[in-house]
Amino acid sequence: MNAPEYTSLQKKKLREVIFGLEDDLQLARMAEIFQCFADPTRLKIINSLLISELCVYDLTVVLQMSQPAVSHHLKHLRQIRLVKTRRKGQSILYSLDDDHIRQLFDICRTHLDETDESDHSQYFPGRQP
Amino acid sequence: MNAPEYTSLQKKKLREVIFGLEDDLQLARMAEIFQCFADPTRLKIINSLLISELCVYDLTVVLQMSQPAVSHHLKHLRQIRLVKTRRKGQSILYSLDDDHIRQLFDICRTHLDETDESDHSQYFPGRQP
DNA sequence: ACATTTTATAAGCATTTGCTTATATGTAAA
DNA sequence: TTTACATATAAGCAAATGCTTATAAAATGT
Repeated sequence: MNAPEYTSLQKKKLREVIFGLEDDLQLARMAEIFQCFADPTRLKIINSLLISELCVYDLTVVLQMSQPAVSHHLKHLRQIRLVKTRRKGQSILYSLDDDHIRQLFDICRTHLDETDESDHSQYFPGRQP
Repeated sequence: MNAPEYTSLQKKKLREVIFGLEDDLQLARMAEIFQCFADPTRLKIINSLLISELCVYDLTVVLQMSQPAVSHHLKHLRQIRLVKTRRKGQSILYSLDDDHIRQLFDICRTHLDETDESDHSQYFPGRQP
């Protein structure tokens, strides 16, 4: 009849977890940053800019996609301030703002490489394991 | 009348960029990992599991959300293999699989902290600067 | 065996996302 | 100024996302 109860030890653990959490605003802002990395096209843009400063048209060539699509993704990255821009003639050159982006990219790649190494039943995107 | 042309130097730069890119499958898999971090609720789950191993019901308490919602997010994290599970009685305990997750989380938080430091016109999620 | 607890899954839905086409803005060259 | 080029923005749409309610499955207790 009664609701399930926690022991005092379990309650303590939960209190510690709740206390240790980042606040919701910080988590929302972090999620926004990760969202920039969470789309294959945007990730390819980031990957490209990790290699070289590029203008919008360069990116359309590299990514083989339409200019408005590229611009939209760049706008997204601009709003989260992951990229900075400078004008050069008629073009606008995009580059990455700081080294954390490279670190995030590298750690993720390393993670995949290492898990592939130890676990050969690797899954593929969009499919069930 | 002619299409805009690249100089050979510019062509070289683009070839280098294209050559330096991760392949599309790798980028898609990386994007899937980042997608796990790209939702505030999932990020809060990750944040919680960084602090302690927890069962599903614990997470419903910590997150203040419904059990199916939590289970759905956990399924997502399981499919990408960011979490591992073990049974303990009726409960299933979730924990994080390796240290890269902590690194990604920490770097992102550091990035936000440092950009806030140097740039006081901080934006807020879901709003225009 | 039956009821309880815990977790997983399914179906439905409103919202968001990422692209498209069309158009506007801004810069440089003729 | 007029023309061309480079980028940004707007409107619209199909697909994906994250939640809800309802139900199933698995383990434990009576």
